[in-house]
Amino acid sequence: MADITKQKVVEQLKGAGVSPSEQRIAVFSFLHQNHIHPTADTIYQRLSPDYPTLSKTTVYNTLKLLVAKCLIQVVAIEDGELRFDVNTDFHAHFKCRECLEIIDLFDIPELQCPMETQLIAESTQLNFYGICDQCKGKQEEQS
Amino acid sequence: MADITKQKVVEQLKGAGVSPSEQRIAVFSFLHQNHIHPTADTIYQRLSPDYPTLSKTTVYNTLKLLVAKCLIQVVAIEDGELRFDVNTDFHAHFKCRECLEIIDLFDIPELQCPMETQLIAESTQLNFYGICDQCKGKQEEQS
DNA sequence: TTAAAGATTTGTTATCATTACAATTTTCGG
DNA sequence: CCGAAAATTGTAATGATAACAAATCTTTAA
Ligand SMILES: [Mn+2]
Ligand SMILES: [Mn+2]
Ligand SMILES: [Zn+2]
Ligand SMILES: [Zn+2]
Repeated sequence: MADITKQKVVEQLKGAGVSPSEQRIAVFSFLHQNHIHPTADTIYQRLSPDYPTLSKTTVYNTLKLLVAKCLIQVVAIEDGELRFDVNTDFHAHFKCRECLEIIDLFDIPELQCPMETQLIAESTQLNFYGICDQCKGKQEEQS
Repeated sequence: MADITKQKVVEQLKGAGVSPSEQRIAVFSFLHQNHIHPTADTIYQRLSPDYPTLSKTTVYNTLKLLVAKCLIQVVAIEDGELRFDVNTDFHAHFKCRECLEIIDLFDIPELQCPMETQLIAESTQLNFYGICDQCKGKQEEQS
């Protein structure tokens, strides 16, 4: 589960000019260790037991800071909830409408706007929506 | 501006099993005549003068109904606001971070999930974010 | 060491889009 | 025309996020 040391996390924060507070390390580490594209609330819920004084505001502030420093990216795959991803390289996402899980799709090349539009994309989101294999399997069982 | 007759709008609604009330015709016509990917609130603001009794709830209800009947599509390009589009064919969108306008990009072929994932996408959203030509021009003037 | 300044965290309150709900109005078959 | 069903409306509730100011922690310089 721990695919990155606390040392590395602290180094990354310092490298981006972010002072590595206990809370920031916790949030950033959580994202490093759980590639589940969590919402701010999920992060808060999961960290609360280990950091009883943690405030939800701090989670929001930290996420905003990490995004501003390009240490994480926002995944806007569904309205009404922002999700966060330590992987800042371009990759697509698939959201299952049954289990709501978000699956990474790495084998799609980064897209550009058509030449003739003259538009330059600073960032791109490619989102697919459907039913994942697991949930499809369960549905077929029942019928 | 009026690129579609009221007759045609009514026919489309009936064809989808939606009774063509005054309000539904107004909302659907607005989307047909204004390809600006408006939010529910924008639609409400723009129709209010002509339909003084129109309720925002009706706008939301109507949009939800039109989406359910596949007469329009949701464009989830930014968190916290849903946008609506009469064009239900696949096409990408570019949102300018300066003027906030959303530009249609038609010349991109519909994408599929990579074969090996076995995933079937029921819908796809491809969103680009950057600065549009107009806003880029204005910025260069100043500098 | 110490105290002020600055940075960070926290709890509470505000905001804003959307939904839930119940009452009112409109439509339509008999 | 009458009453059921459908549609609309206004208001209240929800839920994610932001604003804000007070409290706490950290750093700096005397
Ligand atoms: Mn991802
Ligand atoms: Mn469009
Ligand atoms: Zn699933
Ligand atoms: Zn622009």
